[in-house]
Amino acid sequence: MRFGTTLIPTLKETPVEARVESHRLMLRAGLIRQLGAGIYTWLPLGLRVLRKVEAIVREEMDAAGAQEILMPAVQPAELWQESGRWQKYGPELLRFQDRGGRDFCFGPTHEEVVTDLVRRELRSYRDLPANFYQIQTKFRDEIRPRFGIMRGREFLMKDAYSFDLDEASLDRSYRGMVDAYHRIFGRCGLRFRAVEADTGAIGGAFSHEFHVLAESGEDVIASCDGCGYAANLEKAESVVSSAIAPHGQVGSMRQVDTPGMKTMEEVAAFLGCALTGMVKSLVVEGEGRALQLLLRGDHELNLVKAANALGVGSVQLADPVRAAELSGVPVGSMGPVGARLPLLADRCLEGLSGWVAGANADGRHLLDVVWGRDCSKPPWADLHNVVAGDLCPRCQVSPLRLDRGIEVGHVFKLGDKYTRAMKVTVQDADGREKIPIMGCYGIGVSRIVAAAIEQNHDDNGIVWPLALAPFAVEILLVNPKDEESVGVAETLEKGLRQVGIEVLMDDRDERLGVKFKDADLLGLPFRVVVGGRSLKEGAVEVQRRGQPEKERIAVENGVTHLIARVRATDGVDNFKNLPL
RNA sequence: CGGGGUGUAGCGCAGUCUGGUAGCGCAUCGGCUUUGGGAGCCGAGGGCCGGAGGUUCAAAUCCUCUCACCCCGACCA
Repeated sequence: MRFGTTLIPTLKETPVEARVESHRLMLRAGLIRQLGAGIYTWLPLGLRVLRKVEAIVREEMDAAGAQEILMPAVQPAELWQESGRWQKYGPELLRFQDRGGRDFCFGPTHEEVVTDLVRRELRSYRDLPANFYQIQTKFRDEIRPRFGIMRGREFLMKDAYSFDLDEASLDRSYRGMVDAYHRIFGRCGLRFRAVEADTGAIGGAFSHEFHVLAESGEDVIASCDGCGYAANLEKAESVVSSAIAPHGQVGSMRQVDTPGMKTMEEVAAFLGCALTGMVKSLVVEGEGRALQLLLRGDHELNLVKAANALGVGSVQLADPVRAAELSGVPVGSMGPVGARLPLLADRCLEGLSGWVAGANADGRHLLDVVWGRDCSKPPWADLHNVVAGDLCPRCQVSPLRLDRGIEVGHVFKLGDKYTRAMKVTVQDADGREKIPIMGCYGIGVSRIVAAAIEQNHDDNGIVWPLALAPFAVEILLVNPKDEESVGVAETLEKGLRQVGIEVLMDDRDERLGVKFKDADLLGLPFRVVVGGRSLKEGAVEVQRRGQPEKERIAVENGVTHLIARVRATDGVDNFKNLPL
């Protein structure tokens, strides 16, 4: 392909609105352009990358025995009403009507459609297990789209759905997808980690997320270098850390004035005690219940754990006004002693003695509170987010570390949630009707493009892994008007294309500096400079993007040299990722 | 959804407070020079100032409404 006749609108200046490097570089390198909030056009170069990811996903899904289909993006409301999600899904679901006033949505996911397909077409246990997948545009009306393609509203996703007759078979399907995902992300040249994830409202089942490790990631994942345990922050547990007493000697409980102190930090500073010796109270509400949760002063509440502990779908933190209303005490002075609301305490507090807490009176706190003596023991549960350094819950030896990650894949055992609601049955070997159980498996195809750039760039631009690069080689013509140069470049291009190596030739009549800068920005793995001083000596100049060395190769050896270099670069071994 | 901000040439911005009919840089087009890391000089083209309504002799500028986009927050008492 020729640069001069392709739409590759590179930008010299950095777009101000882009806050993460992948977004900036995708705009600057001319991969995408924004049309609306969270909605983007893929330009020729960006689309090529997207297609590379798709191709890898397709190959590995096919190899894993999944069958590709393509379902409609627009779905009738009836199906969603049948599964109950028309009510539950909320404003993220883009809804609209056709001319006849019938309700539709733009599919954010396809459980309903695929389940409907299966109930119509599959009759027998002989048809199972089955796994259908598609690569398709989805729309989720995100609260706040951001980071370019990373959290867009419209995005390209691979979603797969497996149907099995029993749990053992589902296990095999699930495992097959997990293995396929490791191969997919590995082939994409990504540094990633598979982590245990919370299963949310569906409960009970098994779930893993695949995260690309990157500073700009929106998710936090905890992992243990010792035994390989890894989980996202919502799910991650840790060994209950040993209690830390605030004072050497625990005296009798007493009340002190803490005028105007509202935050844990203020109270700690005022009283001169450590956050780890304090108990904070948070009011949560969920499904009509209100509760006062107790956490150690330095810990953060994990709402997912709280919901799980209460056995409800979700809980919300009450806002300060509501919290004061429910507890009868202004926020900042709440405590467990004499609390009006039922209590639930984080397990970390169990061994704590002589702690500080709000006195349930405005501007007053209690010192040296002791469980059992001053305050009856509440029920205990794991309620806090793990912090770096907490001991691994599995091996109980190594400390956990926290990293940021970009979620690019999610695998999930759904059970019979949809098949039951939508009345799917197949006959088993004994002629009985059975409800199949499902798994679902997503990959953010477009998000992978952004994630790959987050992991692979330098100050000058993108540094594509070969597997995702829009072209393997850029031929940079120093002077497109020089016939000898053009001849050499075209011979090179032809030789490479014959063996399937894709080439972008920068044939623009631009100043050399412009072409060099753009080459760095686009980040194709190999750059070949043809012309100028090297060609005078009968050579072309080959440079690997991201590496400083430039190599002069005799013109006649150019094609074979490059073929060898490209083939030697095949793939990145990322299979060192931890087994499940 | 709450708060803040921005819409003026393809892109980035100034002009708005204090009303008088639009400007700068980059890009584009032409010419000359230059040619191994985003060139220099000369010249040219390009904008119903997001939209609608209003005030005024006169509106990018003031008023009202509206649309779009961006940023921060929406979990720590």
